[in-house]
Amino acid sequence: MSSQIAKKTPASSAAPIKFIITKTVNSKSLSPQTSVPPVIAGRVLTQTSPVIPPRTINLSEPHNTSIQSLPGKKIAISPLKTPSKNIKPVQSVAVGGVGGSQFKTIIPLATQPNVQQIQVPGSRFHYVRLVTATTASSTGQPSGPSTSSIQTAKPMVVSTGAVRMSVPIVPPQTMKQVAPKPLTSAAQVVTTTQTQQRLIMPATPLPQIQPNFTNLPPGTVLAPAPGGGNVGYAVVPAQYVTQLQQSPFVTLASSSGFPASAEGAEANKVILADRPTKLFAFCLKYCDCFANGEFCNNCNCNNCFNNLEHETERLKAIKTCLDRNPEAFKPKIGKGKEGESDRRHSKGCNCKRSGCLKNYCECYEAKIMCSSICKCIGCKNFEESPERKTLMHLADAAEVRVQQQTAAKTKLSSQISDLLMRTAPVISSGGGRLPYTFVTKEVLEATCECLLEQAKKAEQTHQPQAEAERMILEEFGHCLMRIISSAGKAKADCASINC
DNA sequence: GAGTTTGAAACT
DNA sequence: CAGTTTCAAACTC
Repeated sequence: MSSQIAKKTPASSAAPIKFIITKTVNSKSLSPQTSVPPVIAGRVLTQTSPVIPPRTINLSEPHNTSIQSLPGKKIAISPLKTPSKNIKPVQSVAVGGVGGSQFKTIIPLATQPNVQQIQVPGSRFHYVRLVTATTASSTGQPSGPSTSSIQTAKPMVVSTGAVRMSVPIVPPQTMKQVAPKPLTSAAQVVTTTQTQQRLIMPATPLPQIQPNFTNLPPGTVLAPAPGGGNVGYAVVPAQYVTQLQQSPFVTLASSSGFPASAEGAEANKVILADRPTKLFAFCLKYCDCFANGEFCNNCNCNNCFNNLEHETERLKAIKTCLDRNPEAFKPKIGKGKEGESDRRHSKGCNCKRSGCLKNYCECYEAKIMCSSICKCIGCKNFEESPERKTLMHLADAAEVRVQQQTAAKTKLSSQISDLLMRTAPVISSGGGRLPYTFVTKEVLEATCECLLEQAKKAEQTHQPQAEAERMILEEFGHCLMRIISSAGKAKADCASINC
């Protein structure tokens, strides 16, 4: 049986399309030796660059699955066989990214559907996670620890190029249990009681996005892929996958005693009202990571929803955001009109008190002038502004000062290490600790006199400050060497007397 | 580090 | 669309 995949070649490296296709495996028709892994279970794609016509590749595949390239901006992949009663209507969701809105077509899997899109607005990659659900009983997998799941679950990767995963992970050296997030609130929807686990996806490292292990659901296990290399797997509890299919607020609402039918924002309010402390934005409103189209990663946020655990909410928030402002995930600093400077704020700032000369101002922060579209009051961030010029000069001067200080520090530390290198043989020759009693008051006074003498000498010869410092330090080094040398000798004498 | 200021975004 | 609220970052002390 063969399956056809009409695959669009990425128009450029700037916008690669990534397939992430895996399934839990109890299939006997696996042929790992083949250069192209044979199993394709997925059917969700996004794409934005209709420049190059689709390319068709043939893969031997026991399941009759096809991925069809559709004209325009959609690609739909649907099974040829295995019809199912559970087929749901095609779901097209317009979601945004930096490059503009995109359409996603979701055709549920014929079997137990576990299709997840991981939308990363602003990311160069489109992530799709496809998991063919196989129950524990049908696979014969024990409902045990995740380690056993890894041994039995064999992920299949279909890709002619690099394959990324929605949870980019670094190649794990050993199988690693990810520490579950502490259960700090009623909003925690994932429990740790799950035993059955599902393989989500193989992965190669994604340099642009660092892994956020803390955002993986409790019980997630990371493991290296067979064959090693920069490939790994993330195994998450089955319930996690299932829950992602459900209404995002059911668990929350039920746990807080509120109706489960609440819609997006309303549900948020319900949850917020249930909290005794300050309101939370769930990182889906005011969070910079979210605004940049990124997942929160190593943030200090509380009850963060801007992560893989809350994809549904996140997608909903993205949609809401785009409904309100279709440009929301586009860069704020773009090209100006013809004749204007190359870069300008897409919306313009709205500053009132900062004079647009502080980092509160988005234009100033981006190091660009305010433009005609800015609605700022008392703007001083324009080309001829004397305040701006003064500020620039001050900034330049400060930068020069910092550079000078850095250079001086570097020079000084190299001189110190140079001195230490010179004194090292003396210290090592004696070995062991030297008797501190040699640093007597007299020795200290003598040392200070030597240093002062050097300072005077430098002053008399009108040496620059740096040179004077060097001379003094060098003298200090000599003094130290003499002290250490004397101490070493005395120690040796003492030892010979004792013998 | 705590408190204040600021302006973007959300909300009404 | 304007006013208000909320928030997190920038800033000050």
